[in-house]
Amino acid sequence: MREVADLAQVAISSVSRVLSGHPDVSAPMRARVLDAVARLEYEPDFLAQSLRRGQTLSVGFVLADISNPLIAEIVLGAEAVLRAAGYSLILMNSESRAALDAAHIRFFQSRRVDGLMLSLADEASPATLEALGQGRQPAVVVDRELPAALGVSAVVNDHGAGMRAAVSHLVSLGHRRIGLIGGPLGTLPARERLEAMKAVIAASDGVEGRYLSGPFSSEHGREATRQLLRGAEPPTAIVAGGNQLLIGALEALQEADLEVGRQISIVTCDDVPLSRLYRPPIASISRDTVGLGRTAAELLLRRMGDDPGPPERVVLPTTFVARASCAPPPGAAPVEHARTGPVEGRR
Amino acid sequence: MREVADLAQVAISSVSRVLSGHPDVSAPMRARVLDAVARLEYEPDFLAQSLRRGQTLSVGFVLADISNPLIAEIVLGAEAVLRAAGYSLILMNSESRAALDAAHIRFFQSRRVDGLMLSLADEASPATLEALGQGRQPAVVVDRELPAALGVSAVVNDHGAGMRAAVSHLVSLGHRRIGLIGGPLGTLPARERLEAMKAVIAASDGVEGRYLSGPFSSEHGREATRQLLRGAEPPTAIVAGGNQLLIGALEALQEADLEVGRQISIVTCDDVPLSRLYRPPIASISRDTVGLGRTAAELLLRRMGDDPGPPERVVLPTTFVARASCAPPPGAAPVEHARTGPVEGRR
DNA sequence: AGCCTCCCTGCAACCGTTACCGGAACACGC
DNA sequence: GCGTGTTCCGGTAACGGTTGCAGGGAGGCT
Repeated sequence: MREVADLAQVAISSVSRVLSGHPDVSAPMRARVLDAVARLEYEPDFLAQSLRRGQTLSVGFVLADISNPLIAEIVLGAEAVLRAAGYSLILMNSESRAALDAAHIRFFQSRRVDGLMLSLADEASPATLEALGQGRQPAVVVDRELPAALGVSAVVNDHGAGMRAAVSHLVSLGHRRIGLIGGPLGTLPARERLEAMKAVIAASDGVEGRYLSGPFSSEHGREATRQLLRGAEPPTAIVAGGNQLLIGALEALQEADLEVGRQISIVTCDDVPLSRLYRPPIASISRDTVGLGRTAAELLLRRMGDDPGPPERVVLPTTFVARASCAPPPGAAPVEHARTGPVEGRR
Repeated sequence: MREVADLAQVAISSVSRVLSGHPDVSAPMRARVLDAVARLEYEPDFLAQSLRRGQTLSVGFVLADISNPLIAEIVLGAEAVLRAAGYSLILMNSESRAALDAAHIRFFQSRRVDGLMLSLADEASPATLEALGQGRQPAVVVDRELPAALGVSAVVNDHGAGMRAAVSHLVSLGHRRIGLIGGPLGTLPARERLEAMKAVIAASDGVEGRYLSGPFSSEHGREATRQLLRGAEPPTAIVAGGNQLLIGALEALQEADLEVGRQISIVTCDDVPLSRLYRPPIASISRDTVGLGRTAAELLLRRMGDDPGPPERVVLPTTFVARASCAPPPGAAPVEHARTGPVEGRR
């Protein structure tokens, strides 16, 4: 910067004023400075700027699992909104490990990001909660729930609604034994889905539910499916509570040589290419993930602004899309009224 | 920090010495300082440390497309190696837009990351090349190729080998018209695959190739497939050069009601859950993506160390996995010797 | 012509740390 | 008693910028 000032024959402070758009700058000086900047290919050091200004114009996003295609869409939505507001989005992956959640949060805090977006591996981890409690930055959780005392905004989906529709659909097709392969109970979606399924089943006479919670991994999906199939009276329909779980479940079903949509019905949470393209296509509880990311970014922007309002909580809808992976159980009489709408992919 | 010094009755510089493990520190002073630190819950400001030390202990990774599951595995491998060496990995997504590549590189540079990992959208973008030329940080490209003058290390896969094996397999099955839905020619894998396929086809009598390059998007996959199918003599086998392209290709095939593995054969580059789980399973040219990320991180570490050697270039293998999506074309006599190994998923 | 006002400029302090230099205190050998 | 190391600590100057404030020149008004 001093070199620029020397070349342009002005004071260092004038260079700063030109570059940061200060009003008290004459046109000829601006021209001289900009010329020198261009000539020396000078670029200001963001680190030093941030240190001085106490602002980094960046937002940190802690992702539980970067390999989840849904997260990618959330990031896309958030990034678009933040970029439009002049912020950069920085990602860190915690591999579904709560310890890394906390470490990454601390990392971002000491790097002075202006805001945090969180898709946590575990909502109840003490290390995570403490890190959040210490930080001064506004934060927003995506599809998670934190104690209100932390003052964190939240965007969540109404997973209960989608799950109720899905299970009702299965029940009305005639299924009497339904299995749920759920995610970790330290995450809101897994809890809501479990509760919603239990509620529908409790309200349906003669229907029995089997619940296996575990990590959002294909291994858990595979093992849980094997376990469900191993019993004397295996379920005739399975709900996979996430797309990694679906992968494992399909592996186990193929291994057991069960024909989806005939011998066994399956529903997945979160629509991905695999569920749409599978033969038969897999019914799913879907949601607008890009919108989820967008909304999260908007909530965060509102809290990072000059006049930060109170933390907000926004609930976005989920919808159940019936597809040919759901059919009446083997041996059941066809139940025509079960179709609540057009069913994709049936031949 | 001054508060800590005041409380502990020592000089600020002594606090710094205690916290950064400097040897010139007596036991009683260390104790007093650490006590004060704990009492005030003081945490050093990484920003200021970085500014002063000229080192951030972080590595920036510019991703062309975060929604690609392969990238997720590359990140996983790289992150593990870097974390073990004390570095943090920061991600930025460029949505396959070259302009964002360059912007993100500049962002990381001004944030003074100690190293850069790049999975670029376009190798030839002038803005990107210029940004890289200006920066002083060591960099490594993943599965891309840059002018040697930039002094950037590289890890690449031998895409040609996998493609040659795949096309040879198709030819020996009896296919005489083969289509390639390729990625952007501004990326090394797309170029190598295209060249390898052309080479095999040129060496095979009576075999004709059709090549459609475009972005790594499902839209291009779908449109290109439709275009291939529209002709008077459509190809009997299609190679999709990437997993987003595969998604689009499958959509188009389903739309055209073509049965994969009977009416049309298909091969994909880059094995993903969809290709393994699809019915029939889809033959693929696969590679060790976690190892790719790991190797990239190791190359970068070597260049970030105290004694940085010259830029290196490492080539990792690819393998072709035949699966039931590849079969002799309709009407061809079965060619038994075509099977080069066990074929997965054939019923 | 004198005075006020308006702009622009440059000095210096500051953001939170660390590196370097010098000095105090003490031990040791002669 | 004195020179010579050691060990440990304090002060100060950076790192690369931003910004409040005072000062000075030019122009407008009476």
